[in-house]
Amino acid sequence: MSTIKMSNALIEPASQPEVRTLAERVFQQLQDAIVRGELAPGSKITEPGLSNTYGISRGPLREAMRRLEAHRLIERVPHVGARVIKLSMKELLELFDVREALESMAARLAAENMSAAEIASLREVLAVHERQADLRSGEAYYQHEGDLDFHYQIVQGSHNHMLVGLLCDDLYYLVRLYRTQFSASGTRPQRAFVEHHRIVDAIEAGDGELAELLMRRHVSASRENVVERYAASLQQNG
Amino acid sequence: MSTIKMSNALIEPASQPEVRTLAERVFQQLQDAIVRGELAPGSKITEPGLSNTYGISRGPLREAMRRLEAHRLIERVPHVGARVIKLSMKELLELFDVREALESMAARLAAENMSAAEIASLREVLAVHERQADLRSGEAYYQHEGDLDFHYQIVQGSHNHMLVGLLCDDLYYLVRLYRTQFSASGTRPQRAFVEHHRIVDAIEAGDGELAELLMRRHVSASRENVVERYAASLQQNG
DNA sequence: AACGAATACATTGTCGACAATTAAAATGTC
DNA sequence: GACATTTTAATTGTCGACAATGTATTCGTT
Repeated sequence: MSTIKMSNALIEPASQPEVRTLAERVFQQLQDAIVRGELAPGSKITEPGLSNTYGISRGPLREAMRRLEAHRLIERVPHVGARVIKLSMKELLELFDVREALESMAARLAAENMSAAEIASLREVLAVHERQADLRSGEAYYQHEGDLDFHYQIVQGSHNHMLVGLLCDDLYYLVRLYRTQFSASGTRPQRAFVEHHRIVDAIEAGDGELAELLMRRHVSASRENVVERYAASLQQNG
Repeated sequence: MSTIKMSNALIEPASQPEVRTLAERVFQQLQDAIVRGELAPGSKITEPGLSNTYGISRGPLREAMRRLEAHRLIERVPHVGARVIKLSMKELLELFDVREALESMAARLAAENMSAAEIASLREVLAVHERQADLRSGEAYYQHEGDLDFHYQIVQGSHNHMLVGLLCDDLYYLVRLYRTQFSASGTRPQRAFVEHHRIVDAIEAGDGELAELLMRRHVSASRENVVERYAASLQQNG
């Protein structure tokens, strides 16, 4: 559990040991379990079961489950139960469409509002990725945690609180859930890396219009890559 | 979904008496109370208080409050309490920016995906608005419930489930909260009405690009109107 | 043997009570 | 009289138990 998690520090503010309430703690644990795939998509989760495994009462557990439902990580039916969300291909593509609309706007706002320090931090993220990409021969890493760090920083650089909430608190957890399944492949990682640099260039130049366009293309290309990998997996498995 | 429904039927599926659980019922009641302004923005809400007024235990009440928090209608602080959300001008404008990004995409998708029946229903909404606008000399009604009906139908016409969830379940309640405070005025209602028609024309013609552009302008113009009214209110009240 | 009804079981929904934490009031000191 | 500290009160967090609902099993009939 104590591996190198540089990316997580950005994604989860949970690093601070100050988790005030039980419900919040188990919420984060469950969130992590779902995103890591330990709780398989579509699998049923029961209150007494989780209540035992985590050693807490059903009260805070239900509260945690409500929050998971709000973040669309589980689906609940009254008097029936809850299941871990399982996105269909259609829904996964819908998610990319929404990201395209929101993140392209975020890029434009980031170009208008990001401070010099924030831009420097963004470049640092790219530098870290470059080193890691070298080490791992530029295949596996991309489109995983590292890619999200980049998008996180831009969204937060938009200085639009509502936008940050929607993307970082809601949608990105879904993205992380499916990042392993249909992650980038082939020459996509290298191209994505170049695209990242171009986007930062536009932001640094204060060219909002260009940053918006480039980000829109970037997300769209990522989406197409998912479609290709999905088609390939269909051809392979039947 | 087969019949032509009036405003509230589209916005609140609560009309059906089938509300399975207590928590859900009180959630809808609280949601209504907040949106109607009965619970003032910024006012503190306490669990024992609501537990008494609604005659239920704190269990389902807490669940309802969690859902309100997820919809961003209240804000909670651990061990402290909850307050009805109070959007600052900055946040209200942020909301419009997000709407502009999402709804313009929705308009494009609607132009590509809406069925003939859905388009007919959309025209009917406009016809209803026209009659009502005549009766009330075209001032008060617009930008209130009626305007949202129009936007609702287009978003649902996008056939993007994720988008529908974000806009209809989350953002539109916030819009309704502030629709009375900074509603359209002057010549804005008439212009908005014309814009609505142009958008439907574009959708009917299957021109996604145009529908997207028109919707982007429409939301942006609505945003500017809010800014103007806010500036005016500042000048008046100090 | 297959279908339907009744029963038994498990899970969710709801409640009231107790513990932990925070905010407010009262007291004491400078 | 103002500030810091202690005491008090109220609110939130947590728990276990009971009731309501849904699901699975068993039993009886055709």
